[in-house]
Amino acid sequence: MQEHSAKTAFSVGDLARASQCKVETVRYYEKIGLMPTPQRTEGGHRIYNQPELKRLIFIRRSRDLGFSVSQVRDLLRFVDEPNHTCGEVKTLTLAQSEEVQRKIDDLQRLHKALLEMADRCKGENYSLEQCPIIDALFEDQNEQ
Amino acid sequence: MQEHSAKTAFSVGDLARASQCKVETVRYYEKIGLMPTPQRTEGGHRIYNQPELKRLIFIRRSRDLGFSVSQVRDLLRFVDEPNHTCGEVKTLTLAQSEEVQRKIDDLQRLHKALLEMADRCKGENYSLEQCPIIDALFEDQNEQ
DNA sequence: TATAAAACCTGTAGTAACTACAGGTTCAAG
DNA sequence: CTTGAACCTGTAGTTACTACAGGTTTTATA
Repeated sequence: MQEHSAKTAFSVGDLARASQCKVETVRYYEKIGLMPTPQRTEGGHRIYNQPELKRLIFIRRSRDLGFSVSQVRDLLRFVDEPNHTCGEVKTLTLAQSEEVQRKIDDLQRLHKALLEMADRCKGENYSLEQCPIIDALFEDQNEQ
Repeated sequence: MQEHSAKTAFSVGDLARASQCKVETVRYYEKIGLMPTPQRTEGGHRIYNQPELKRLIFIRRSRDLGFSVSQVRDLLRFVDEPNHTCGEVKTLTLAQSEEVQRKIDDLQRLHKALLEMADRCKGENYSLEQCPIIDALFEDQNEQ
């Protein structure tokens, strides 16, 4: 099968497993141009190598982090086009990082709100009439 | 609920304005059963009252907090059906907050990587194999 | 080596959660 | 009583997948 050295050829299924997504998703990314068109076996099956595996994992994690596909495309441009000038890369990277920071701030506010609400909850023995989460969400915006 | 002579009849546009969403979204929520089928004017326009306004605001806030429509459905079931406890709602909220925390952690790692990369950007070109962004997101995959 | 089953192929259609029309009707201000 | 904003239904588009259908290739096992 394979020798003792690290595996270097992967099927589309291998990539899907490693990146926790569906095989169809890998093909979809190829269709929309996030993943490169891979080599094929004689029979037409896709073959990938380590760089494509890394790339897919990067895409998946970026998506999980709330980047849209077009934002992932922008991030990948850093990788795909190394002929940017240094200042260009730096500017784009810093802009991206600001957006990331905004996201972190938003999520932290959200997290705080969720925990605060949960904390005010009395627990299993109390009826919904006294549930602060429901109350907080039902509160009229103008009465505050 | 309000003892003052508050407005009691609302149009779909009023609801949309009050809940910061589109008119189409209100109708959509009706179609998928999150909002009740409202009364109508002679001419067929939707009329709502205070409870429906509150319900819509509840739905929108829950969505903004990252609950999916089906999770909102669950929350509303707690409200619509008696015999549920505060603890059930708390459980749902805590699960939600954990997911948010996980996203925050990931974003902070990415943020660090982006800043690092910007910082190291002094003329080097990063190939796919040694890109710190790629690496930051590739690492820790199997470390739980 | 034969064969069964798993994995792959292309292509299309469905999903979630809206959002945007098109083409027509009703309501309310002046 | 007019006019234009707001409403109506219904369909189609959007994003980012996900699920088939119907067929071919690869691989594990007898």
